Amino acid sequence: MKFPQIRELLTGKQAGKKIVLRGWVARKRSSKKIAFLTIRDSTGRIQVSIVRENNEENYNIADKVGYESAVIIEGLLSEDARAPGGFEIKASKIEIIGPSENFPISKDQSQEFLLDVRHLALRSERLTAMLKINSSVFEALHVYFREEGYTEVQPPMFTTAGSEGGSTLFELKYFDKLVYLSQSWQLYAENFIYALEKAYTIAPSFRAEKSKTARHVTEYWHAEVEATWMDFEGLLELMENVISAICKNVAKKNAHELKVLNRDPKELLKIKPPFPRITYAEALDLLKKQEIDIPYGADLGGREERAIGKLFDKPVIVTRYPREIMAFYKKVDPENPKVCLNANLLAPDVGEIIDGSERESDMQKILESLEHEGLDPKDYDFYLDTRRYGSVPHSGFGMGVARVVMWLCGFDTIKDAIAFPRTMTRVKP
RNA sequence: GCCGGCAUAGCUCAGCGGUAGAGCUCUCGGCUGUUAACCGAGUGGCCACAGGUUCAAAUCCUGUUGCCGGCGCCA
Repeated sequence: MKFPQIRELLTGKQAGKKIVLRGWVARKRSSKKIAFLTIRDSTGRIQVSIVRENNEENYNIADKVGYESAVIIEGLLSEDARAPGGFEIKASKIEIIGPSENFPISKDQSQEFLLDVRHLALRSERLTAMLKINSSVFEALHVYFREEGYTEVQPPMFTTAGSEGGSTLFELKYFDKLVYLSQSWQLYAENFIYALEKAYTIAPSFRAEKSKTARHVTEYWHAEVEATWMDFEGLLELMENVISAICKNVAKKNAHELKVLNRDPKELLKIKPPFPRITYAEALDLLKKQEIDIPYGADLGGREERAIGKLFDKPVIVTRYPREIMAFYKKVDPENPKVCLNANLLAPDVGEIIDGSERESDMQKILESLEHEGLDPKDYDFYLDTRRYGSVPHSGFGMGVARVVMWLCGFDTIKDAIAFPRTMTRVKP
């Protein structure tokens, strides 16, 4: 037997035909003569009506069925202007496959409660839409990188040194040693490219940051890319092209989901290169005009990033941050030793979603920077081999995928952009 | 780590010294094709925990725990 999905039914191509639908009860209303069920599946929602006088037995099933019960509905698919979506199933049979206990999620919900029952909240239209958009983002990344000749690799998650300094590493017992969970593939990336030239990974990163902001979680999926011979200009173009490819794919694959989230696919299709590019110094000037005074040398915070983002109708790339606040592997600008050849891509309302740079290829300068950050070069010995044996110019970046999803979905917190978000205070469900 | 806030029914909240409340969910009944319908009734509480003040504490005070928001840090 063929079971059509709801999105297919709502096209109306099978109107007038008898169909069999599998789904879950999302909503229910009844009066003396007629009962309505709203049935959902992974593709949408459709109304089912059942008239009592025709079918007392099945009317009673509909009248009593609990929210989120799994059901199989047989009936006639009919065009009906009174039904949301324009079509409804006039049911002849309702079979309960999996009855439902009193479903805890109802009309009034706090964010905290929804996170407590996140495993059930995933069934909502909103989070289902997010999961599908998220999948399209991953798809776009894989397709783009592979088409551009990048090889996908898998770095280890157990590590012995951090790439961003030690304070935000999760410590972990590893037999009789202490190790850390990976916070970036960086130290491995720069080794992979000597074999592959162009490499990428999409893997979890773990950060023990005690952050309680709308855009921080302790575990997130990190899309990272690294390539030999790529200069700074090439890096900026890569950022633009990746973001553009993601927007295009989501607009193409997720028209329904974007509509559920009140987002316009046409707006996404406008996100094409070139993006506005400004330097850190120019960013400070723009902020000053908005009466936000940041001393030179301070990193841009969430408030600053959002204020800059508002000035442009596309993501904006901010380049050349002060050297003091940059990680040791970032290349210093040969034309201005005070700044690095780095770039942050800021998305409207979200802030930083990509952090990248040309990498320092000179061994001596790397050692100086390590020392400056108080890191022990011995911990980075295998990494330093990248500079000992045939060092070449190279660049790369890391993207917080959940931040991209947050931006595309128009969410005001990253927690909604991840199926089971982990924060400082929440590790379940 | 710093600042601010919250904790009362399954959920969302009101009550702020004097008998524990409402709406929703759920159960039962009613009901013109309803759109998270509507009408009526019922079930449902160690008022986070531990001390203190008071004739009397959900309410005031102290501490503890849990959570939320903002900053910093970052993707």
